[in-house]
Amino acid sequence: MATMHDVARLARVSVSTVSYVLTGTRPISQATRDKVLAAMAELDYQPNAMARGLASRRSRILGLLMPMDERGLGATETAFVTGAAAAASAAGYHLVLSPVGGGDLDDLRRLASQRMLDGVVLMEVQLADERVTVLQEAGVPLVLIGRTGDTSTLSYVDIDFDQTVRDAVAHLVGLGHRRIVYVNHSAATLASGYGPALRTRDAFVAAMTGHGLEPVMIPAEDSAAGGRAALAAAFARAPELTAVLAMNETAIFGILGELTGRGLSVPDDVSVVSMVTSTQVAELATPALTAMTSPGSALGRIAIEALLRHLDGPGDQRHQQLLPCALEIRGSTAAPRRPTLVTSRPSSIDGG
Amino acid sequence: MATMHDVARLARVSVSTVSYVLTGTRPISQATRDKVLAAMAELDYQPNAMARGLASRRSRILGLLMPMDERGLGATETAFVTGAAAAASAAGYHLVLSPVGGGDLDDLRRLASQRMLDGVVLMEVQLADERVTVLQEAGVPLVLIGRTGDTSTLSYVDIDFDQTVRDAVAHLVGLGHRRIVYVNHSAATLASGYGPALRTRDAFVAAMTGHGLEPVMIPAEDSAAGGRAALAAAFARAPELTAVLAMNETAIFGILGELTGRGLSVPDDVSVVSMVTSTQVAELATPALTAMTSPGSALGRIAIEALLRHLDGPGDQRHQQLLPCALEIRGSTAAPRRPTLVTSRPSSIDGG
DNA sequence: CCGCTTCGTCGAAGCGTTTCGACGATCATG
DNA sequence: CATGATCGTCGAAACGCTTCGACGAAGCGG
Repeated sequence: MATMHDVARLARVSVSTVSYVLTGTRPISQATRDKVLAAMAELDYQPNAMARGLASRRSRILGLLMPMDERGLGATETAFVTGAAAAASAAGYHLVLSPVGGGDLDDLRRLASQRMLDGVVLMEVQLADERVTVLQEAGVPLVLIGRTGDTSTLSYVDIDFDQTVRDAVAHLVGLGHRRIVYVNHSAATLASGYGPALRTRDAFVAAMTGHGLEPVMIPAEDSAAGGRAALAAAFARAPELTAVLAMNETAIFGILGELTGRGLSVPDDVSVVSMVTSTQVAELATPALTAMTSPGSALGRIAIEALLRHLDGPGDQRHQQLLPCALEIRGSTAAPRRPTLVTSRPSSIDGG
Repeated sequence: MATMHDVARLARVSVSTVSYVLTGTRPISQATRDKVLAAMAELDYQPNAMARGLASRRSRILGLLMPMDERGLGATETAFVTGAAAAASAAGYHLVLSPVGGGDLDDLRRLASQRMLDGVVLMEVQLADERVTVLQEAGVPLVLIGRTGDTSTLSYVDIDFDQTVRDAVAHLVGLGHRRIVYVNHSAATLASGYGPALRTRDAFVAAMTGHGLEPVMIPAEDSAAGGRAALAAAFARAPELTAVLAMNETAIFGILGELTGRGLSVPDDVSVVSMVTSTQVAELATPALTAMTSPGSALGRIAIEALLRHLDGPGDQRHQQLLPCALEIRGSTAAPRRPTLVTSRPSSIDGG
């Protein structure tokens, strides 16, 4: 493995000159630069990442911290990761994914204090997230995907849940639906302060109320069985429902199964819209799902770009940005068979 | 950020003594050790990863190289990653996931030559995989998940496809099925030398032949539409089929949809077994799928442990191991409604 | 033609560890 | 009691790079 010394000797220049050629920190004449580059090529020189990191106090490694729980990465998260990796690579940085779970806060502290990461992007942020505190205390530049409760001081990129829900509801209302049920994540997830679940809940209430409609909401466990149970509960609460809006990507397959089981057809009897979903998953179902497609790879790219700006620029800038999901209409939504003409008279249904 | 010097000064010992306490390379008296540990605790000392890496020529970072294509990580891959991360963490190593695609071979070469990774685990290996060559040339210790065509010189962990297919077929045959169709990955995937597709194909032929049955095989694109098309093709080729064995986790939802669309019930009219699947995905379907569950997290753990042995021990050892998937019986398999009693008379169906 | 920048290059001092050789002190051995 | 081992510790030399100060050469205005 050739070192900078070898390159310098072969090119008959000093080590520092080789370094300047590599980093561009100081001007180097074209003639010298050519000699050095030729020597590098001849020796197949690759700078040693550790030495470079030690001397420059910059590892050129960015961390993407994602809790890897049982349910795996969906296509959405994957798009996010690839978008981030591409952006990092374009800037000459490596992106490493660290599967730090919720439990290993000490692990995280250690990782952060070891000066191995120039900065991190934190995924799946909770409204109150200790990981954020740990990283801030360690002085690691930080960009969030998602938001904590208090967003004032941090940089983040997130999905514009408010806009997304509004668009989804508008699509259904535009088709003539009036009795729309929102299937969210589980009650436990809501209670744990999972931002997307809470924000979509509020957005759904706002959107429905804005149309003069009653917001009916049902929580569902993250499983097909949970989806089936949720649909049963939905019919119990709102027997006349004609449309389901589902946030829970896992439960949605149970919802579809249960609809079929009840002899109801999608979209003729009930329309279904899937929220924050990838194209791939939407097309797995039969019929393919009308869905709000999440801007996965754009989110990843933007997060990394913001992080890089943190590293270079002066400290105090923040980047806060929301991106909506795009409505992609497929086969699971249509006008209701018997449009409810009642628009504003509240029924016995109560919001939940 | 406290350094080793600070710790040494506070504990009134030399830096090297601090280092020996940390690494255990040389014996240190209990009294000195206590002084040093106290000083570390007081200063909240964390060793600098870069400096340590430079001096010891060991980064204590292992790479998990996974091509991240459009279709995302399934629960299987995720289990794999978490198993690997846990094993690495237990040994005091960091595990970084590098989403190196197929295209960026130069990227890989750079990554390997930068001496940032002590060793790597390579996922999604093709029968002929250039990445293996690149890594070997760079002299990076290597363990594969999956196998190349020539396995003689490498360490690997892989699923025992032969055993898995045999078990799946035995389950169906035991229920009384005779006309079993195998839905594999796409023809293009087969042609590209994707090991699991090729190995399961051969194993299916062997298993069916062993039972005196005709092996019927259909390729399917990795999509729900691909699954539907494959099922149509299967019925065209084998009208009397009573069971489907599917390797293609994405296509299987299309298969189920198409069966329902044809008015056939699962498992009464047709039994379905999903190969190399996670419990989570198997339970998404209605009815829940009888599946061969992949030993994801065990694979990850074993791969990392083998890699660590490579790093410590003398170079020449190999670790080659196959793990079968476990049969988990759920609602998608049952005895055929009209068991075919013909056992060995070849029909017009041709394998392939 | 002189002093002043600016340009291009060099040497050397780090960066924070590990690791090697050395060296008292302690201890069993003959 | 002299003689090696063994144990515990130290100082210093790497590890391969970046970066700072310095300095000769070249270019410029006056």
